[in-house]
Parts: sequence; structure tokens; C-alpha cells
Amino acid sequence: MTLIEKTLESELLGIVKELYPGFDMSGKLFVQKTGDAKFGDYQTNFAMVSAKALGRNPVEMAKEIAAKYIRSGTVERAEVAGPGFVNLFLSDKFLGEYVKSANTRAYDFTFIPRRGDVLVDYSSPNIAKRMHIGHLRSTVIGDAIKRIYKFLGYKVIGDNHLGDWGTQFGKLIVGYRKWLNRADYEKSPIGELERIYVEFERRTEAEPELAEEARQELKKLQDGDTENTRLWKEFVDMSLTEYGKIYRRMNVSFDTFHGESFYHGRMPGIVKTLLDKGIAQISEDAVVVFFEEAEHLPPCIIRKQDGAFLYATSDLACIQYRREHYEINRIIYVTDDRQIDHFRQVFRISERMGLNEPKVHVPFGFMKFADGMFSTRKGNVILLDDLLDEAVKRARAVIEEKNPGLPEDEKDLVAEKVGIGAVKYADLSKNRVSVVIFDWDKMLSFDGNTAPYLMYTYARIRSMIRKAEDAGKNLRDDASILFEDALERALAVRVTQFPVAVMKAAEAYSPNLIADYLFDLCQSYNSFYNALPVLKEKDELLYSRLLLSEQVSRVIKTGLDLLGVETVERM
RNA sequence: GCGCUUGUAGCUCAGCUGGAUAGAGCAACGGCCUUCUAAGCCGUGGGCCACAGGUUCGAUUCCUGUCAGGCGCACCA
Repeated sequence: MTLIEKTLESELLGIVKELYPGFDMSGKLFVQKTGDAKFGDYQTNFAMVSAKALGRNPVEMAKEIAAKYIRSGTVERAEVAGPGFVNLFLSDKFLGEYVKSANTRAYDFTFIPRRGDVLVDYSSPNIAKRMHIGHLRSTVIGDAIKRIYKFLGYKVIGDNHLGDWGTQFGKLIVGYRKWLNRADYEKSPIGELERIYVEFERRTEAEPELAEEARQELKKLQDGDTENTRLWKEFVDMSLTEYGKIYRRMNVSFDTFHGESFYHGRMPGIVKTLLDKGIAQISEDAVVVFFEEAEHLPPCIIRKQDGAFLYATSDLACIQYRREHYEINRIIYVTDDRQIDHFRQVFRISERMGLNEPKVHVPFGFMKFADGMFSTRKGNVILLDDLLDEAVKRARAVIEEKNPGLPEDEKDLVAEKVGIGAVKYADLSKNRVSVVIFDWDKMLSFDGNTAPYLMYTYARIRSMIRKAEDAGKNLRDDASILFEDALERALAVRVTQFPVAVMKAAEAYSPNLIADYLFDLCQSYNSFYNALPVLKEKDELLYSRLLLSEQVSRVIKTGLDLLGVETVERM
């Protein structure tokens, strides 16, 4: 179905064309929601934006435009306000019908240029390390961005760019040969590998020759040494098995797992190209790209003195690979903001190489404790599984208190969804590009703008609809949505705002805009729910409110799904 | 030193490509369950939107500068 803004804009376009023939209104003509119901439901700033170019008074223009709305079926009345706003009050009939058909037909997003593939890089854990809460944000935000772009009709590929080729493998191979505890390794493979890694870091201070040994093992691995390759493969496979469990638990999925190793074969070619084209040069035996002073970027090392490749090399190879295998619409990288410079470097270099596809880095603030950084090396991490367990445990306790009558197995299921939803939403509802101080109580809050609040609103509606069905009052196709109370109307207007909220979230790569929208919708619904009875009303009003409730529940479910948060029918 | 980033209520944060008296949640206080799930709703108090200039009909939003925090700055990812 056509977005309400599009309907209103095309109507406005007709009016404006008639009033100001020949005027170039590109980029000036748009309709947006209002901040307050007294300013109508939607508004346009066209008069204010165009007055200067037309040499007119904006208020007079606004009056001319408003006057043309007299016989519109969509707009009941148009008012001029302030310095030249035209405030549009939708007709109840149009609004009711729009809300009634919302969600039953797919929204029409064909006006968005959606050609090609959107590639999203996210999660990207380092092999042989258990996932901890530092991996949460990239995983959850990346997954949501993927879902949001899919919803808009893009073809999306989610790629887990695994850290499966870094320096840690040299250290792991050395440690594996020297200190591995076989029994522990069989019991908890990644746990033991982590221990070895920490051991390596601990000993390096006293035995600096270990570092050199690790460098050599890494080089051997990168040159294809059989034994080192076998070990490497073992580490990767075991890690992926563990990650698979946690991704399933979090309802996160990927289309490809092309880690850094996947691009290894391309890296010499990348280096050669960069040198041949004069983009890179040899400096202190390394291959380095330097930037212009105005770019304010530090030199970027493409190949180390010892011949090994780096993160930047694999990212360039990755872009090249994608160019050959996809029709790239854009590439989206979701990582913490410490990598901003890295991606600026990679993007600049790739452009000089002629790899000009749009690329965007979506940075977020990394998470730390009040007293310092997480570090596998130091051992002060909170494992992702432990965080989820704690969340589920707390959710279980609340269910026990609020809804003890639920069957035990359903309590478990609901606790899992509520707990995990709360954790994911805690990250998705924020837009902060600054450090996040980890705090159990904030991460696992169930009040206010949280997943449990939204899920609760959904469950309430479902419960009401079940009760209606039990009473023989099923939803009716021929019901109309009536606006007897301002609360109903405010709620209906919010339902119409959903698709644009999704578009804005996509444009800004900010899932929190959907979270904000859903929270607002749910607050509006709960006010309605609290003030206006549904099942006690006479039929016409009962079916109207039931249908409105149903439509709200669908938006909540769809919206939460875009955030990767599941709903439950009761809680 | 250079660069990036952040600064909004006591705390945690929204604020939609510049829009009308700046919004939530938590915390505090006062109400609402014989009525559809009180994980809820209604109300009260709480703000020179870090500071100073500039652009604009209009600035929390854009530009410049200052101050403060965080992060990055050749062979980690």
C-alpha cells in the first residue's frame, strides 16, 4: 500500500503545480508528521522553504495552499500556523480506512532505488576467543540493519567477517605446543585456548623471544605450512560450533562466514596493484600507503616487514572480491568507533584503486567496565552466554511473580524470549557513539523503553483478542475504525507513521529510531487501553477498537521483528 | 601535538535530512486494580540543550572557536 506521506505529497504536488506553475520544487516538497496533535496529523513546510525563491510571503502562500484542500477526501481541513506551516488534519474516514488496511498489504517502497546487494559486515568475533559482551553491539545492530533493509525490499547479504587470520594464531600455535592441557581442551576447547593465550601474554614479558617465535609460526601458517594449517582449521571449526549455538540462541543469522583467511590468496595481488599504481610505497621494508596532509590520516600498513598481511589488506581484498561476486549497492560495516580511522583509510585506498562502491562505517561506542576495558587477556570479561543466562534468570523471576499460573514450560520459553529481548533491545534502543559503561541493572531493566514493555503491550492485546474470540466476537472484515475518543485517533495516527520510521532507521543506520517509534506507539496504546474499554462496548465500537488493537499488535510484532526481538502471546 | 567523537532534567538516554511552549524512563511525591494482564495508566516537581560567536523567517540540530570527557595516531584487529 502507498505510504501516507506519499499520498499526501502527491496531493500537495498537484496543488502546488497549479498555484506556482513552472516553479522548481525539487527537494522542497515534503510532508512530515507533526509533533503535537493540535498542529494536525501531518504538515508541510513548503511555503516557508519556497517563499524566498518565489519572492513571496510564506504565510500568504500557506493560505493559498491550505485553501486548495477544501474538497480533498484525505484531508479534512488544512490550517495555516506560525510562520507558514500548513497543518493537515486527516479525515476520520481516510485515517480509519488507512489503518484498517495497514499491514494487510505490503507497504510500497518501490520509490526507493533498491538496485543491487547490500552487504552488511557484523559480529566478526576473533576465533579461539569466547564471545563476550564486547561482541553484543555489533552483532545485534548489524542483524537489525540487515532485517531493516530486507523489509524495505533490498537484497541483503549478512557477512560474518571472522577474525580467523590474525596474529593470535602464532601465539596460539606456540602456546598449544608448550602448555596445552589436553583434558581441559577436550572439555572446553575455546576456554582452554583462551587460557593458553593469556598464558602466552603473561610469559612474554619475561621471555620476549616468545613473541618472535609466534611471529614465525604465524608466517609459516600464512605460507601454508601443513601442520600449522591443520591446527588453525581445528581452532576455527571448534570456535564456529560454539558461535553457532549462541547465534541460534540470539536469533541472529548470516549468509556468509567469509573471514579474513578467505581473502588470503588475493592479498599479494592487492599489494602488487597498490605498488604498481603508485598508491603504496616501500617504507622501512614494509608496504605502506601515505595520505595527503589534508586527509589527516596516519600511514596505513599493507604488508609488514616480515611479509605478513594485515587487517587493512584483507579488507581491501574483501571489497575487491565483493565487486567481482555481487552487484554492490553499498557495503555497511558495523564495528566500534575505535576503528573509524581504519575504515577511513581503507575507504580512501579502495577509491584510489577504483573500487568506488558506496561504503559506510556504522560505528558505536564500545562497552567497558567503570574501572576499565574488557580484555580476554586480563580475564575480566562477561561472557555473552553468562549475560543471557542472567537476563533469562531475572525474567523468570518476574514471570513467577506476575504470572504464576503459566505452565512451567511456557514460563521457561517466555523467560528466554523476554530476557534475550531485553538484552538486545538495551543496545538497539540507544544511539550513543560513546563509551557504554556496563551495568547489570541497566542492561536488564524491564521498565520504561525496554523490550519487556513492548512485549507486554503486545501480549496484552493478544490476550484481549483471545478473550473476544472466546466470547464469539471475532475480528470482522466489515468493521470500521471509529474515532470516538482522542486517544483512539492519536493511536491510529501513530500506526500510519510506522513505515517512515523504518525508512529513517535505514537511512541513518539507526535501529533506535524504530525502538523510539515502537515505544511511543506502545505508550499511546497503553493510554488507550487504560482509559477505554473494548469488550464491554456495544458491537460497533467493540469491533472498531478490537480492529485498531489488532493493527497495533501487528505493528509491534513487525517492528520488534525488525529489531530481532521475538514476541510472546502471553507473559 | 594532530585527528575523530561526545557534552540535553539528580541518573540513563530520545530528539526524525533546521521547525512551533525541548521529550521519555529511572529516582522523588500524589492518585488508579469487585472492570479486557498494575511488567500498566494518570498527575506533580525537576532544563541559560557545556560556553561564545555566526548562518537563517526560525538553531538542541548546520558552521567557527573555547572548555571538558572518551578514543585513535607504522607493522594489533
